[in-house]
Amino acid sequence: MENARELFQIMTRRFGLLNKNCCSVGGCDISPVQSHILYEVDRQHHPSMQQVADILGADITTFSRQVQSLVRMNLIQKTMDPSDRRVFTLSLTTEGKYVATTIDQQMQAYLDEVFSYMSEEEHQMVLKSIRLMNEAMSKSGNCCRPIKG
Amino acid sequence: MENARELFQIMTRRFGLLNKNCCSVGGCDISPVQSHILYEVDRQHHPSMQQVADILGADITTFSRQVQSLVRMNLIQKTMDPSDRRVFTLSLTTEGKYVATTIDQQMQAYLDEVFSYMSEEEHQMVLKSIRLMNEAMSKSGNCCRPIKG
DNA sequence: TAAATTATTTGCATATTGCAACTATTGTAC
DNA sequence: GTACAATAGTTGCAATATGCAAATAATTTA
Repeated sequence: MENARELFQIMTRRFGLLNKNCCSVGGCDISPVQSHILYEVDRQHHPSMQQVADILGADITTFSRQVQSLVRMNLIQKTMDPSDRRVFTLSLTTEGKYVATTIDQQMQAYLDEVFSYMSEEEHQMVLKSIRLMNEAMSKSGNCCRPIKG
Repeated sequence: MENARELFQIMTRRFGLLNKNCCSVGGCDISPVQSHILYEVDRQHHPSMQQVADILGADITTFSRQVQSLVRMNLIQKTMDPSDRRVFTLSLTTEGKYVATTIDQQMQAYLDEVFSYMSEEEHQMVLKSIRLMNEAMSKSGNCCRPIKG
């Protein structure tokens, strides 16, 4: 494990696998893409489709269809914005909120287990480092663009 | 940005976008999946299909087809293992090696830019932290197994 | 030698993707 | 106000990607 790219490649792959295996809640399976959408809709305050698609770096047409399936699964609601009727605002249904929360808890539990293999100081250092990385990446114009912290 | 899951979610998403936008080398576009395969074949010493598929957490049938397309693109070679003729051993062609190296350099350059937004001590702390995380994740049995579930 | 196991490939049905073209609404120029 | 550009979102469509079940082929085990 030498260079930075190697370290990040391995870590993000592992986290990706975690995301992939993690998420079946009460019978229904959630794909990583869907999980990211639920996560981001939960985080934002009634974001528009376009906003979430941009944040996730997804093509709006693909995103539109993903949202359609989440609506069919009764996890997400689309509400027309009265002040601009082109815009649809996204929010979680009660069931969607439950699913998002459950996924979050599972992920958190997994991460807690990982942290159990290090000291408390190391744990804090890791969190601080990731915070630093997120800040730095958000400053970078060259890469990692379509995102905010 | 509160909890660990949030931090990791954002960071891995950013890194994923980086991976996604990064990689067209000399005309041919490399998908993130293909990039991961090239990366891993480069790292290992003549791994078998099964080995790489396991490491990447990919279904062997999907993986088999991905490899087929990389062979068609002349980036990867499949060699039958004479000691066990069921096994195919993977290696990069000269062109594949070039592509993998170029991607690696691009990613490294992006990361260097990101690191330029922090002090040298912070930079070192981040690398140390990721190293720690990778170690801890590899110890965890519950999650992040480079094996599918 | 027969049966079980392992590595890899194909069939098939489904899901995901992105570009181009479309509708509907809003903003701007004159 | 009308004409025209810009924006938000949806479909058509064709290319890919996915994963399960089943097949093939080689190896190991009983």
